[in-house]
Amino acid sequence: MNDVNDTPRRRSDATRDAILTAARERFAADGYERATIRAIAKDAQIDPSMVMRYYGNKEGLFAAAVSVDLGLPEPASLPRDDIGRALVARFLDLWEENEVLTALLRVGATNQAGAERMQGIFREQVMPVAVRVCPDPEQAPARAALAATQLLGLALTRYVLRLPPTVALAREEILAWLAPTIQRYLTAPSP
Amino acid sequence: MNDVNDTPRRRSDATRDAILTAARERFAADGYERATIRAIAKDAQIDPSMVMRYYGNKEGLFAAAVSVDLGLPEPASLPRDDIGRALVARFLDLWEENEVLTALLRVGATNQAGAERMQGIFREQVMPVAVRVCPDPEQAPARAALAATQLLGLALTRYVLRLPPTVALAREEILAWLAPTIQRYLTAPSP
DNA sequence: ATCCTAGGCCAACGCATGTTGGCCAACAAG
DNA sequence: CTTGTTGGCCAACATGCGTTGGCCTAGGAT
Repeated sequence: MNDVNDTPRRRSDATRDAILTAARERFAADGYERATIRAIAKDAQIDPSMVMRYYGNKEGLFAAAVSVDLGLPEPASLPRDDIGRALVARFLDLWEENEVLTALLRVGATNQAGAERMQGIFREQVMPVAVRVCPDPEQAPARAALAATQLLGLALTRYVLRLPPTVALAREEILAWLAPTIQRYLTAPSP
Repeated sequence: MNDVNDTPRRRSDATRDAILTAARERFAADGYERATIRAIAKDAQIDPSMVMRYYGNKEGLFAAAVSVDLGLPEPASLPRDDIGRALVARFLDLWEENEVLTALLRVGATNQAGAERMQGIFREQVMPVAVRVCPDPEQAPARAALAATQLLGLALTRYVLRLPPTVALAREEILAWLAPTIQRYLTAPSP
């Protein structure tokens, strides 16, 4: 079959990418149920049946459209007191550089599969960082969970609900207020 | 028409309440789109058409089902340094005493009308408290917004996404970690 | 006893959705 | 040039949705 080791370039790759891009936009804007395959297909300027051909069904499309690499900083690479600020900064960049995370959060709020995918990301990408930065690794899950409440809460109110006073906050304000919170959740002694 | 001043008891009030209760459960569990009128009617053990008769349409049903009074504590009634803890405690109680807030958050994440309703609650019930507790009332919106990110983030991860490490947190742990955060957002000098 | 109203159900409509299978054109290999 | 494969579209399907209108029945008022 495909003896070629490198990714075998298919002639339809352009279409496939167009579908994924349109899907991300729609999922981010409308959530899972209201992002219809027909609308996604129209955005990608192809027939709805092509979506099925390439991704099987709607769930498969979502799985293919939303793949996240948080690219969190390596804790060892910076001063221990700066980890809070570095994480907040990284999260702000992540949410603004593309719509994948907004799509994931919107879908996760309504869809079981979406929620489970977020749990997976937390487990495999957030937890390892927490383990390496927490004073007592046994407390890592709780501390990582606390940090997640603050960071996801920011994303929720700013990028999903678009609560006006949260949208109005400047990047520097957010950094200045939230960095100490995250720093404390991860490194301060238990209260 | 209704010259009677007190609420005119209709014979159908039991049914109406059953519909609202079922609606809250379904909206909380499934979000707006997947909470179907048919399913709600089945839960309430009546015909779907009754829902339309009493609430006009699905949007009207949602509006009737979620009406929230946060019942936030009056800042003047307690020591200034305890306001953070009091607010966190009140929020935990609110989210656990019924499903209205979960429904509202799930719907707000996907539905424009739901998001606007949350903005209304923030404006009319959260802001007034912030104005009375903030050192500089001009900063009240930003500070209230920050508190909202933390509290809604907790609700999101604990009651909607059900991130296991967040669900595992004990009430006392949450209070001990989050109270200082809220206290700082509302009353500490700007960083 | 007789109206009349309100509570309730049934059956159906129109529509949008996810999904399927068949058909056609363009490209690649022989 | 022929042949097989791939990319693509069209038309349709079954289903479930919100919503509507008509009909029946039981209370309450007179």
